[in-house]
Amino acid sequence: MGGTVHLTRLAQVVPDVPTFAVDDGFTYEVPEAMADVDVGDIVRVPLGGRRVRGYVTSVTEGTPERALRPIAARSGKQGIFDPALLQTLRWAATHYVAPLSTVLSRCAPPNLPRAAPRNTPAPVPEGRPGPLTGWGTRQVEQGRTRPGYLLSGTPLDAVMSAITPVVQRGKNVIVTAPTVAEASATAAILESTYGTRVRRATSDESASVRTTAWTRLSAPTGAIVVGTREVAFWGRSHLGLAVVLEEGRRAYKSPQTPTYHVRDVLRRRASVERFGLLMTGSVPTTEALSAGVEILRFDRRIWPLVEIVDRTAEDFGSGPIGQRARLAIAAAADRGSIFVLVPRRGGSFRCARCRELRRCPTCDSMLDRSGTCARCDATYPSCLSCGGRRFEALSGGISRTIDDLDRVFPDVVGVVGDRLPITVGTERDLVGLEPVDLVVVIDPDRSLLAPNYRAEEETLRLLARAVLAARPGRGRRALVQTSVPHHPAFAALRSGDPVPYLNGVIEERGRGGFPPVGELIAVETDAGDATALLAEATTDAVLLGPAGEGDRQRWLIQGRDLSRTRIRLRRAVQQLRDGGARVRVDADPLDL
DNA sequence: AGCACGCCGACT
DNA sequence: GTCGGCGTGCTC
Repeated sequence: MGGTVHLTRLAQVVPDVPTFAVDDGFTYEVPEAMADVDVGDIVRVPLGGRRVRGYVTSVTEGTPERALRPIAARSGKQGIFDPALLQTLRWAATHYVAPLSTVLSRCAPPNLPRAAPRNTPAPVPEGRPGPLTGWGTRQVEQGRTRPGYLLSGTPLDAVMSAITPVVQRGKNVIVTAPTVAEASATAAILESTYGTRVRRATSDESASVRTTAWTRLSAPTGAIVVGTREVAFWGRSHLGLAVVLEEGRRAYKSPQTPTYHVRDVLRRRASVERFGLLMTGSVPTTEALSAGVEILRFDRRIWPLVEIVDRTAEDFGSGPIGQRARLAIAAAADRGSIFVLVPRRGGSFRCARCRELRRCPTCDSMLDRSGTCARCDATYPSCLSCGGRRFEALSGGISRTIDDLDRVFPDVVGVVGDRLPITVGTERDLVGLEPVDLVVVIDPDRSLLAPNYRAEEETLRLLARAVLAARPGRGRRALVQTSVPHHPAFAALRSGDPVPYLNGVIEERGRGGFPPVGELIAVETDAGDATALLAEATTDAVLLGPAGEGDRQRWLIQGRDLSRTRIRLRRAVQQLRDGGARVRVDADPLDL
């Protein structure tokens, strides 16, 4: 004030260029006319002779030691993150080994943010209390406890009972679904209860509609935004609840940098920003379970009864559809609809002479048609038990299965969408499938015994989804054929409760040092030789690889705690990229 | 010596 | 991401 010391407003700005080199941002002077610039604002700043978008990460007052360039302009009517959200964004940049700017840009709506809404929508109808009314009230009144996990097949009624107390108190809600189709279907159901409070943010909506949805979240108006994984970074400051529908689905992991997982971003945010987190699903991921969740369940069984058919007890040569399944289909075919689930990536084989399954003697994985093990890279052309050289496929693809069924049930078999009584499809056909009277799973064994550390839990999840595709009520049925009926996953499937089984899986993972007990990072690059650089970055961890995939090479970093490695990896990755290489870092990869 | 090209790293 | 500086190497 005295006139001798001149304080200037200074803003730290991270330019929106996707490189680690600008992670710390640069200091710019805030012009007098822009005195209200704040953390989270989108600005335009001079950088290297041009103007680029930038994000304000802090604002201070001080006396700069040298002349600073001024911020050129402010963009949009409000900021896109606040200090609490920024804390999670910095965590994500480190955890996913991504430039901070690419993480910050996830918070922005597709168009520039508009001014926050001032009007509050019509009051929420009271509605009758549901199973999660108390839970939801606790989240919004006491500010969050542990994340809740609603163990259930089709849980929207219960989810709404958690949403209602939150929006009644003016707090906002984000609801994420794995796919656009499921988000749209969810939005339609929510709209029938909550009307215009519900906003769609899926990619099939225009940028303007999505920006409106984003803007709705920027004031405490009790808005509900439904979308896919990109909304995980939305809604700074006024969230009361985030909902992750079907938490176990792989679509929640971003394939691009940052390779974030919706569950992990929201878990972190919920704890820092103090809002409720509700996940749903019939088979939780081991990651969610081991992170500590409050299990919310209202039925002893999560999915209906399943008949497990032991294929080894059925006659040889019966083809992909065994006698038991054929009888069940025949019984259901004249009065109802049937869905037959075939493996997406190949089925299992058995010896035509002794009926022994073709499995790798080293790792127990299923061998492919030619007898090759995908993990061990070894080939066993003849049966390991009797030396036989003829083998029977226990499943075929969609067309082969349709042909097989058509011989027994002429003119009623087709693919999903054919409006025929019997339809055949893979995992991808389960999204949006009309409920059916009978579900038959042909051959889940190769998937169950696949050489991937997540194979068991993902197969159980898929089986549960398939079983839940059967229409509720009388006659609701599911039948699963398997050659390994004593596998514990089938005991879990029979019991209708995945939790004790999954706790066993978590213990098993710990013995191998795999997630969720240990941590994994995959690095893919076309650089000539990255081994030395990666080895230098890998501390307190094991570097495995490289495994060649064409001109790409892939490394795996495995360790109990990779936090130090993540920080060192940033420099290594930057060096590789500076050298002209393409580098993809996948933190917590789902596939090895 | 003078000019073209490509790589590297700085950018407030 | 983009630009410019600098080093290499080619040509006059």
